[in-house]
Amino acid sequence: MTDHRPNRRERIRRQTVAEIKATAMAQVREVGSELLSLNGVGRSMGMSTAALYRYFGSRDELIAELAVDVHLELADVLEAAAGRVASPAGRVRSVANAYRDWALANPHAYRLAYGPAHGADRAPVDDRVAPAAQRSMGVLLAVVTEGGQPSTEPVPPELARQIRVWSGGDRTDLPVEVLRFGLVWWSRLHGLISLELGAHLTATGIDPALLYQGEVDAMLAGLGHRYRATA
Amino acid sequence: MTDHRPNRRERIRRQTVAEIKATAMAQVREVGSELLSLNGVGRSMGMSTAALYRYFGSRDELIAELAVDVHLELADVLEAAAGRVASPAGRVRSVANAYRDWALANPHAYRLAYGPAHGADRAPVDDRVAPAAQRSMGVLLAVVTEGGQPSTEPVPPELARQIRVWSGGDRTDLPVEVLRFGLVWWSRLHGLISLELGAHLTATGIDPALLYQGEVDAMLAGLGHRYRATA
DNA sequence: GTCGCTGAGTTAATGACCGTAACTATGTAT
DNA sequence: ATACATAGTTACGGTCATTAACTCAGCGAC
Repeated sequence: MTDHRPNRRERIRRQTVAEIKATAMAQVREVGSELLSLNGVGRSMGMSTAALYRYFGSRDELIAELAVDVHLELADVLEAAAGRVASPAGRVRSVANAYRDWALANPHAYRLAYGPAHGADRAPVDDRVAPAAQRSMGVLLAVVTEGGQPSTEPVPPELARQIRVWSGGDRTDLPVEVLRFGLVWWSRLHGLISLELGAHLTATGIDPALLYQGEVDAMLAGLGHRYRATA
Repeated sequence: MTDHRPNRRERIRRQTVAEIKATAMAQVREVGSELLSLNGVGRSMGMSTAALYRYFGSRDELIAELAVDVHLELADVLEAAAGRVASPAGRVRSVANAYRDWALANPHAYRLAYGPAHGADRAPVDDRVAPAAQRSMGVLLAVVTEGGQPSTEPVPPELARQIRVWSGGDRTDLPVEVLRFGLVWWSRLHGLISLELGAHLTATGIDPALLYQGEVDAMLAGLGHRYRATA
């Protein structure tokens, strides 16, 4: 009766890995990655702590894998937000709001993704995290770059060169001004969200949502006529 | 021979507190606050771990006090940077560069100050940290607001009200546009620094310093003629 | 000066954590 | 049926924060 396809072991293994990651992710969502406890994960799924080491080399390694998943999840959310709106300006707003909403709804996950780089040696980590991060950032860039000619300051030559190298190949059609605009846009959104999540604005009594809206408005104002017309 | 002024005990106590904070701060600068070990502090100064509890209620409480010191130190650095330059635009540049330079030289200290709010119950913490944080942010605001009339978008009424409440009393002379400009300026600088410290820009190969300079330039361009003239 | 208090320090113990080692049992291939 | 890899266990060593019980020095009051 038992399934004797040669990959039965592996099927169960994948399932176990998924369960570990799911319960670990649940703990991260509750208390944050730095308070994630392997003992807690094992206890929560009726498994000894030591057994987890059959599936992950260390606590940091597990956290790194969770970081990858978080980036991919965020990318999906942003893509969905982009798909819900037709006009370019509306898409920018939609993605920007989805970005902040998701961060507020999943603060610990956001910190896992964009907080300080985890783990002692991040060499093998970055190889997997960086592409995932690139994907979520790509959505932000896409909605900004899809039709705008930003009226921005000239890009200094060295920075222009680096941007061209970074976007090498697939985005050579876009001017460096647009790409830089997308980058700093992302950075500005992140700046406000980071302060809000760190509760560094609560003492001021100012609603971060209003500051955030202002930043989005400023970015749209800095973009070309296609955005201005449909804003 | 021993000094028998009635506060001898207290003198020694202050000295011990200072030594504990100094060694703890040194550890934080090395490994970050989340890896700060009370055992390590005690060991490093030839003291049992338990004795530290005569001076600090808990590890989190000690970290909170360090956070206060960090904010004050940063404020001093920024004030010194502001004092070194005469022109308004030069002051803005000087403070902005000092901000990033200090963050890069003391990444763990910066994270302690502007990272996620520490400690479980931060009620007694914020009472001491918030004013210190206000001071360092005040320097940033001062150099921006000292003479600029930013050509910015109109401030929505609710945000204007909150800003007025926040700056209540001492800054009523400044228009809300200027204050918001200072706030978002700080947020933008923090956004880039946070990403740089988190190593989230290394994968792109782009020099964060160039992006940072661009943001400073953009802010100066958005300020009034007094800055433009002397830029 | 002695009594009693406070405060600084100690050691010991509790309970949590990560990670490793030794071992058992189960599944799989030959 | 035998040999091997895999998944799991318990037991252990080490670190950590925190509390409790205890000792000793400093210091004011009598």
